[in-house]
Amino acid sequence: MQQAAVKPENAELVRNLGSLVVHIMKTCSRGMLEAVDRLGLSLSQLKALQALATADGLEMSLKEMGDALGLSLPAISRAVDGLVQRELVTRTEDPNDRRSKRVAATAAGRALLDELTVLRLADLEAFVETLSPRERRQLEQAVTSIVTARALPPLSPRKE
Amino acid sequence: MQQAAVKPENAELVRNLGSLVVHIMKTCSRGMLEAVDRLGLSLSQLKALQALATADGLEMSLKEMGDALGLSLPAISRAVDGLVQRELVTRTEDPNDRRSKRVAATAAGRALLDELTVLRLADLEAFVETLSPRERRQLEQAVTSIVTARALPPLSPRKE
DNA sequence: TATTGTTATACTCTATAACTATA
DNA sequence: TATAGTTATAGAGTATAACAATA
Repeated sequence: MQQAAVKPENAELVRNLGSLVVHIMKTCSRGMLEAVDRLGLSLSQLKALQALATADGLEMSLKEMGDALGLSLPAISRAVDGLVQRELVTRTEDPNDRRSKRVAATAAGRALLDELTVLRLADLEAFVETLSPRERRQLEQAVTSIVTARALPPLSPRKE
Repeated sequence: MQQAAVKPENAELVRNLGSLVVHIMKTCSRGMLEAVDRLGLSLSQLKALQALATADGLEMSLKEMGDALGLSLPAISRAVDGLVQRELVTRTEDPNDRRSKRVAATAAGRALLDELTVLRLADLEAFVETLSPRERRQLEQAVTSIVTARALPPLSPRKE
């Protein structure tokens, strides 16, 4: 394994950013993950739904989904089976290439994603509430400029 | 599922913080996770090692480990089996309560954790490098004060 | 009796291999 | 022939149940 060459002037930021991200990861996913568990969905099924939500035209082929999630075709095929059964997605033959299937989230699927996003935002809000006004201000400055400059995908329900 | 009551003045921070954390989670765990995979360790085994590293006296009972990781006793017992085989941890009878076993990381186990931490820091460094000097400055201000004020566990190899 | 840990067993999720249909 | 998807099968990793040892 290779030694990293962390520039000394970045070392403290890197260390503290890592510490904070680890903390937030542990703290702020519970609500969503518990909900997914209660619904009897697997993590792969959650990721599949999320992939569809950000896909061009809100639909993908099974192949594309498998590649995006790092899953084999059989694995993604089974995962989507479950989503189809729950009517969270539809799976239809691609008229342009009848070997291929197009998978798209249903209204119910999109609504579920929104609910899960709301749960995650609620956990994040609880963390943000623990910050002092000064910490909030500083963090908002830093985070907002970084996220907007890079056009990182927003963490928010689609509309409503 | 319940609607979250995100205070409007926090909404933007919450959304952008979530977006950034998701981005960093995806981006900055690859090196470490690939290494764990190459080593043939499961995620539970990684978490078990990490739990030991931050444990009081650097050792825990199997029961404590299972509780900490949300795993059943059989599951954590099996996970530790593998770590013992690889000589990353030792498992010894607790002389005070002979029902119980004390699990402790070996020097090799601690060294492995340090290497994995270095990989994660390297990925974080790569992200930090993409920031402008101004963004770095702002982020360092915010993150450092938050992490130190809460004494969040540092993300750094034990020594060296 | 209660608790810690292990062994036996079943279930879920995954991948590889074999197969079907289409290109 | 090559590719998209499904079905068959085997291997991890998990939990529950049954068990052994100790408290």
